[in-house]
Amino acid sequence: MAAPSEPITRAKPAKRVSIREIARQAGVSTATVSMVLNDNPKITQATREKVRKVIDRAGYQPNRIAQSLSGKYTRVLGVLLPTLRHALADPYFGELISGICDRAARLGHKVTLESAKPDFIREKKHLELFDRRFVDGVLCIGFNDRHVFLKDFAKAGHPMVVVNNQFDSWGVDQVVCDYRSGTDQVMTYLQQLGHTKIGLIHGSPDVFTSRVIIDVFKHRTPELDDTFLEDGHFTEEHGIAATHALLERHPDLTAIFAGNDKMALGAMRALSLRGIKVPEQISVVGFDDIPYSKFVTPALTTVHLPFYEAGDLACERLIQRIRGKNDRINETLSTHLVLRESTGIVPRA
Amino acid sequence: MAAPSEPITRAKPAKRVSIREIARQAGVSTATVSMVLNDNPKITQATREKVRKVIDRAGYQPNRIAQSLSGKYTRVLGVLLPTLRHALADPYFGELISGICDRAARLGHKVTLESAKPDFIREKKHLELFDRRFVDGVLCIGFNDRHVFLKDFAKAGHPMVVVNNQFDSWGVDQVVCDYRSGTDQVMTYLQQLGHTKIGLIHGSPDVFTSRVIIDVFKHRTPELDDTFLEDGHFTEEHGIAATHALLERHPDLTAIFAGNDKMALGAMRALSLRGIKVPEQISVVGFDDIPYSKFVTPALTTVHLPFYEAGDLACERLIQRIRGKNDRINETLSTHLVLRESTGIVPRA
DNA sequence: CTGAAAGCGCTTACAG
DNA sequence: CTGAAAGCGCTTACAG
Repeated sequence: MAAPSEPITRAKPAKRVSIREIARQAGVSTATVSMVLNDNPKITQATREKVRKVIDRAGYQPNRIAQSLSGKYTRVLGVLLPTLRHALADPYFGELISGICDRAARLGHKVTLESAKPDFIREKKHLELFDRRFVDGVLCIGFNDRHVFLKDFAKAGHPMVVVNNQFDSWGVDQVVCDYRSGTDQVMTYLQQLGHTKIGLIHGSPDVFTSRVIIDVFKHRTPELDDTFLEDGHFTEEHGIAATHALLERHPDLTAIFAGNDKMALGAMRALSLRGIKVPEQISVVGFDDIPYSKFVTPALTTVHLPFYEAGDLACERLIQRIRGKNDRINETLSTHLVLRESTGIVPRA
Repeated sequence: MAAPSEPITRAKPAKRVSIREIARQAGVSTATVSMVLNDNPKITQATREKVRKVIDRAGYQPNRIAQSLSGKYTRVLGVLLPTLRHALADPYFGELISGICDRAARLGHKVTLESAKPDFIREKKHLELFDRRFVDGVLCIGFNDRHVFLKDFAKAGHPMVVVNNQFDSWGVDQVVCDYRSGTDQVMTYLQQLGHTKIGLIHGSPDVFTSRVIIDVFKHRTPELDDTFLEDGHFTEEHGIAATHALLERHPDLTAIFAGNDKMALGAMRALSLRGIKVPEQISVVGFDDIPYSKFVTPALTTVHLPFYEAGDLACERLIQRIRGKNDRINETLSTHLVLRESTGIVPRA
């Protein structure tokens, strides 16, 4: 009457073998084993093989806590986010973090997640990350100019790179997507379609990239005043509200450009509630190219940002910096427009 | 001619003070400092204060690498995910991980992210996590019955809890949302509205929770055969395809129930492409209550799953288990229906 | 209640 | 090219 599938018996974790035991079995010193482990070229091929054999047989794995204590590195990278909850629920951050983690894994590093809430900063936990040797370096995502604590890392000489945001005057290491070019492409496209009355729903101007979008937009539409702009705070909710506000002021709008896809989705929602057809009556353009943007009706025209690649590159550069490279990191990744269904030629009056 | 904003000068990281230095300054032994640090009750109030003062003045922070090497714990938890990229771009995982990270931080633990790709498993990296002392325990998210490697942790005696999936026959520790009750609520509601021709777009049946939904659905609609079911593989794309397939077979369908919101969103997209009105002609119900579901038009009726709470609870329980608690972890969190706009009374024929 | 000593498991000069 | 020894910065029995 055996149960159809045996529950697993929980064993006591086995005692791990140490480097000393390997040294003993191989008849060498622990120094030699250590050097074999670290591919130190001083070791002869012969002893290298002899020691490897013992290591493999014993299934020995070096304790990385001990390695970190003796050595210089923890081989752990921190990812700092403002609020974890919304950040992680967001495809934008998801791509960024995936890029970081994949690259880190390939370069033999672990990644730890940290949410930099106000009290985290107040208690200087961001510096504790280094002082207590939790990490060798950090990547910062989703912060803005008001987050002055970001300067602390450089001041203290700790490797840190900002991903997909800019703090040019701070002289901080950064990897960003080209928001300027992306915005330029959108404006060119909308103007080619004949649109002149265009509303902009931008993200919070605390964020440098939002300011870039606003800046380019204004340059490309000198005839439009600030009543054509509205803050959508990066969210669907505010995207909806912003759309209503814009349309109250300018019922003759023929296009809405949003600083991210979530706000664009909010705009489409608002337009649909108002019985306005997209793109027949109003065109909508987003920014980011999150997965959902393909699945809404009409599918959203937007700018593709290489978030995964940005995370990947930032991580690679950070590790180089940890290893002693000293040039300032300041990379820009190119972006491109993705045409879908939410945009069309301007309707005739 | 000073620059408007000085770029930061990158300092050399300062030399950290050690416990020995604190001991010297306080005129006690390192053992005493250590005991003060760990709130050991053996220490007198007087010496405790004396030592604390020196610690504060020096801004001393214990090196946690050294602490881990001497002590029993690393105070690091691993979060294991199948594929990072899609997982993190998904609100479902985002909530789960936020719940885990927040709780971990409150209990003084760090969280490291690990993507369990096929070669990760093949190279036994999941056990290396423990063998090399990267973590004290792991939380597993998004796996299914084919991921037999999950048994390895329990076999080796390593603390592991599965979050929001079930492996009942494996006897593994788990924290899950109540899919059974959620599905039951959906079926009751749809049947109250008069629907009898209901199509089910379920997630992959490898996943236990998908099987629960299928099981309840069949029990509640004994008159419907398997042609009313279609696999939507948890994605929007397949949700679209599944909807078309279902409607080809049953043009008289009046309701579609999807095993997650993404597939439900796909269904709405497909219906819209076919010119079918939701909910006037067909009602749509999702599962998960991801943020987007409120912002589509019509807003999606769905089942709310407490993902954040599941992550939080799983993390708390895992830490208890690490600390020596030995009871099997098997918790279920309740779910509830959220009525929005995508459902309505059955249309008369 | 506190101190001296050993030990955690590695790496890294330094001899030879 | 390899070994003996010191050291990384803590914690934990063990004396006293």
